[in-house]
Formats: sequence, C-alpha cells, structure tokens
Amino acid sequence: MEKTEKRGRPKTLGRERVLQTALMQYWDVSPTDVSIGEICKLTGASKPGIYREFGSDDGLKRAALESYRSLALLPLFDILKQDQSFAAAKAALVSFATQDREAVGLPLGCLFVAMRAQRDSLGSATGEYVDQLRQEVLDAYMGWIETAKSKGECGLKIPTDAAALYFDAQNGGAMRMQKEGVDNATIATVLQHAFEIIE
Amino acid sequence: MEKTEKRGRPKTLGRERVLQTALMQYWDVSPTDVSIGEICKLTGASKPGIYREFGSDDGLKRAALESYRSLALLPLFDILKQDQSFAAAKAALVSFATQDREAVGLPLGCLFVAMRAQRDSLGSATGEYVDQLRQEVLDAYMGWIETAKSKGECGLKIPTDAAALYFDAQNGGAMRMQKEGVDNATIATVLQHAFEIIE
DNA sequence: CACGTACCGTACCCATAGTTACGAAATAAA
DNA sequence: TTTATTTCGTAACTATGGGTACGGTACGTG
Repeated sequence: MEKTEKRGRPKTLGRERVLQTALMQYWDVSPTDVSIGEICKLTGASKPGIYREFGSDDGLKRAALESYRSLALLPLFDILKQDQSFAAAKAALVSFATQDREAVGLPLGCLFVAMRAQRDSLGSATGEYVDQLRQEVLDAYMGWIETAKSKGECGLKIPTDAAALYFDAQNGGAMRMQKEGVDNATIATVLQHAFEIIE
Repeated sequence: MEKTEKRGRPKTLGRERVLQTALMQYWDVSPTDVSIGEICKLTGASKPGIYREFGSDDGLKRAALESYRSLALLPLFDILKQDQSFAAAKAALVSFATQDREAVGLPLGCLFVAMRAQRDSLGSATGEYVDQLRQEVLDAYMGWIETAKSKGECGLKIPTDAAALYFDAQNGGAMRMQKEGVDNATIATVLQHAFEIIE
C-alpha cells in the first residue's frame, strides 16, 4: 500500500476524492458550470493543489471523463462484446440505460453526452478525448452489429455505420430524456420500440 | 412604414439586426458562448442600447429563441398539421431535417436542441420558454400521431406519448449528428430507418 | 541540527462578461 | 428658444473564474 518513503513534505491532497467530486459535479450539474473554486469548497482542497495535480481546468475535466469512461462506458462495451444473442444484448442495453440511478447513487443523464453537446466549449485535451471516445463508442456498436450480421441474428438492410449512429442516437436520446425528467419506464418503452427496428 | 412622430431623440438601434445577429450567433456557436459584447461588435450597437431594447442577456436569448420558433419550428408544425399521408409526412420530416443548410444560408444543428441541452445554464425567461416550446413540440407530434391512428394509417402499438418522445428524439439526434459533422445523406438514411418502425 | 526537497495554501493577478450611472444629443411641444 | 422627453454611448462597476507568486511547512538526508 505505502510507496517508497519519499523526501519532502508528504502529499495531503486526496486526488481520488477531488476526481470523484469533480466527476459527480460535472455529471450532475454540467461540465461547463462547475468551477475549480467549487470543487475546492466541496473537497477542502486548495486551488494550487488542484493545479499541481491536474495541470489545468482542462486537465481535470479530461481526468474526470477518463474516470467516467471506466464507470459508465466500459459496462456498455461489455454488453456489446458479450457473447449473447442480439435480442438479449438489446434488452441489456435498455436495462442499462434505464437503471434506477437513485438506487445506485448516480446522477441522471450521461456526462459523455453532455460533453459532446458542449464539445466546443471544452479545452483541447478534453475535447479531443471526447472525439476519441465518440469513435470508440461507434466502433463498439459497429463491431457488435457486424458480429450479429455474421451470425445471421439480424437481417438488416441498414448499413453498419448508419446502424451504429442509430444506436448511439437512441442511447443519447434516452439519457437526455432522463435528464429532462421523463420516467425510466417510458424511456424503456421508447427504447424497446426503437430497438425493434432491427431484428 | 413610419409611425406617429414621437418626441425625444429618434431611435437608431436596429432591433431586427441585433436580433438576427444574436440568433445566428447562438445557433452557430452556442447560446452560452456568445456575449453581449460580441453582439455589439458584430452589429455596431452599444451595450446600453441592447439592454434598453431587450432588458437583459436573458431577454435577448428569449427573443432570439422566439425568432427561432418562427424560423425553424413553425415549418415543422406545418408538416405535422398538413393533410397528407403518414408516410408522406415522415418523408417531409426527413427532408426538412437533412436540408442543405449551406444552400439556405443557415447554421448546422438546431438552436432549440442546443438550448434544451443547456436548459439549466439559461436565464429564467429563456429556460421557461424552452420548457414551453418542448411541450409545444411534443403536443404537435402527439396530435399528428393521433390523427394518423384515427385514419388507420399506422397501426402502432406504442403509446402516443412515447411515440412523440421517439420522434422528438430522432429529430434531435439528427440535429446533433449534423453538428458533429455527419453528412446529410447518412443522417437521412438513419432517419428513414428510424421512421420505418411505425407503419 | 542544518540542508535540500516536495508539497501546502493564502492572497493575489488578470481577463471576461453582465450590468448600469450619467452626461450628451436629438427631437416635439410650449 | 426654452423645456420636456426620449434615446444615445462612453466609461465605469461588480462578480466570477482560470491561473499563479511566493512564503511557509513537513519530511528525509548528511
């Protein structure tokens, strides 16, 4: 647990605490409406402390988005990579999107979706990472769809790239509805019909 | 053209010019990333002039959104209210969403969609108007769907309110794709398949 | 115990953006 | 021509937020 005893004053800044707080704030409020000062108040950290750890506002946002990837995007990739039927995967996607956020202690909506909507207001590091994640998500959908096609589980005439955009749009739409206050049951209904297109 | 001769110094501020400029900037850039000062530079108006005319930043944004409604939302309502077949209306929706913006001299994406994404960062007047417009849009879709149902043009099992959310989400998704650089042909493909669900 | 090291945090800098105080200017009415 | 009226626009004010200068502090080492 403890690392080699280093010289100098020991670090007291809780990097993980700051990162988690920033992530939750960006997620719950908005990535562009949470200041470094706010994070300081909430964590007890000092501004220079945060700058020493993350370099800049942009650096903190990017780090938060990286955390978000592990927390909320990897589970999505897992669903798409699992060896289950196309229909089962679609059902899993619906369940994942409409899970009870309050029960799991997570904010409504999707930080990644929010960041994509504000892509141009973000710093370069965060912005470029957003682009990268978007491509990763689309690739994940495409891989999944291609596999399903090869297995003959879905005879869709829609091109794979368009289908990937379609699924991405449905998921994004669901996240937005959730943030706008639509209840999860209704969202699930919408998603189920949306995913029935392709069988 | 000229109104009754009034006392006092004649007004020189071009309200319409300011409004149009603000609208285009909000639309093209982002409603929360265009300052009053920027509008001043672009129009030659003075800050107090704009404040006299619109009251506040919030007032200007709301006025711009009202203009946007006339410009981009009314045509949508028209499509939904026209007495045409369900399929024809769907085709019209696709055409409208994927029209060549450059050719008509309009920015990509949708200001209303952008404002919904940033609902909580907007002033109260604009925010409440966004809510109102959202309801108006959903009502328009619902009326359209109900009509189609009664005409027997679509035998959909999906509830009308969920269907309205679905169509709204598809259109929003299309606008977002457009802003993210997806070409209109691909967007049209996605939309066509999305709208085929219901027949 | 003195020194180098690495981190701490107060207090500041600076740019931006919303907003307004206020004196000047332009017009109709008296 | 004076007065009332209405708008004009420069030059501020204020708050916020990203970012940092710098003196202090808590360690290991010699």
